[in-house]
Amino acid sequence: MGIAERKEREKKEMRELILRTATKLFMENGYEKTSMRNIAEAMEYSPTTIYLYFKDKNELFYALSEEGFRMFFSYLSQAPKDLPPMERLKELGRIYLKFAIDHPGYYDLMFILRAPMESHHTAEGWELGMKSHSVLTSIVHECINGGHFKGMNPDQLAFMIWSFVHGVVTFQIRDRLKMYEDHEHHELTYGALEIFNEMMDRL
Amino acid sequence: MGIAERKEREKKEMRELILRTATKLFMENGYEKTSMRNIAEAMEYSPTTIYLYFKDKNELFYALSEEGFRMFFSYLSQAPKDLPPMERLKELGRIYLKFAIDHPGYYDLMFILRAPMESHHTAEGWELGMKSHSVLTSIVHECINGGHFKGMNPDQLAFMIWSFVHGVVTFQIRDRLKMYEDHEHHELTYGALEIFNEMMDRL
DNA sequence: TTTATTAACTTTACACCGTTAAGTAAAAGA
DNA sequence: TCTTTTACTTAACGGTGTAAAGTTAATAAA
Repeated sequence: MGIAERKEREKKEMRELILRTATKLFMENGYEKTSMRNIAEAMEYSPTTIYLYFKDKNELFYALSEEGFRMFFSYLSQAPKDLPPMERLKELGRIYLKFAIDHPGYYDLMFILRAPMESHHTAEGWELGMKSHSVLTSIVHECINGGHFKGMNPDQLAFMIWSFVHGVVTFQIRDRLKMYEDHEHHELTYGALEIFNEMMDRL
Repeated sequence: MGIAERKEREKKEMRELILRTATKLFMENGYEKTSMRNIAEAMEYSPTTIYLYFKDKNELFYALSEEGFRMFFSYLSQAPKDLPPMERLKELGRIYLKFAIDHPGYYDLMFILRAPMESHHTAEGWELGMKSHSVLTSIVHECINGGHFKGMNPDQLAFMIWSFVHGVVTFQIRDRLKMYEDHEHHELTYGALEIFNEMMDRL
């Protein structure tokens, strides 16, 4: 049955073409300014073809956010596993920041934009988010077991750390650093991260 | 010349009517889902009338974000002025969080949404933002003068603190706490804030 | 008081948007 | 060869922001 296989392959390729085209336009122009019609035109297909592969615009961009989570997780996995817990925790913070700066579009989709959240979540999408989240919570637990963060609630602590890096990144991505000179942004961002790391060290 | 005065008054009232109607719809439905036509219909005027008072949708919502900044500044001003610097700093964090929780729509407009940023900034709008920002930087300087945060760069430190509260708030507003149970959100948020305060105390 | 001007608002229109339903043509199966 | 299925397109609906032209009533000038 070679035909069925070929058809399945073609379907996957079409899906892939849509995703790649959507990614390209989205990374250039953002969610709101990327229309289904734009994507279709860039693909040289009619707009409604996309709807044969994705339920609606949200679902299409939710699929992109899943890709973002896969990439994000592979970033997190780059943190050396033999580091002492506190060092590893700090390294994860740097990696988090790096991911967001390397891929602001994906970060937006994953953690800021409301739109893709409205679509039905696949098991894989949810799982990837949970896996990434547990990278953080488990390293926090290791730090606590190693004698750090005495008496603190690990969930609250993990959330506190995550909130900080998310805040830094969100300012960056949503362009709310206009009261600082452009050339200051970098040292401000990384300086803040290092101060935060120093703060954690003293806990 | 009573007529000119009356006309000016009427113009102000119309502007006010637009702003109030836009506020109401925006707070209920958010920026994207509030259309110029919706606002006009709620006012019982034609859509294009709004354009006689505001250049475009961004400018209208930028005016709203200015109102947000006025409110925000009055929130910050509620922090007791006779508190020791560190206590005052922590109190400002709580107030910041309270503002965002009380007025998530305004917070979105002011610190997250890209759209209103695209419009031309008035002197007043910019000044209000700067004034609020300097509330933070000056209290940080006071803390440093009082012997806290030894050897740290005050700008980086202020940015670090701001990033943290912004992160907490942004997770809340953009609904990224789905991996936690609803009833946990409150203790997570305030717990994180208190851990952060404790961390700062030890610096 | 009549006429001309200006200001405030509306109607119409354009070019976009996401999305659905109906139509078409080619490929696959019988 | 005929029928069915698949993959895609065309046409259309109701929405969007916004510019241009048209209207009407209030004001100023005669």
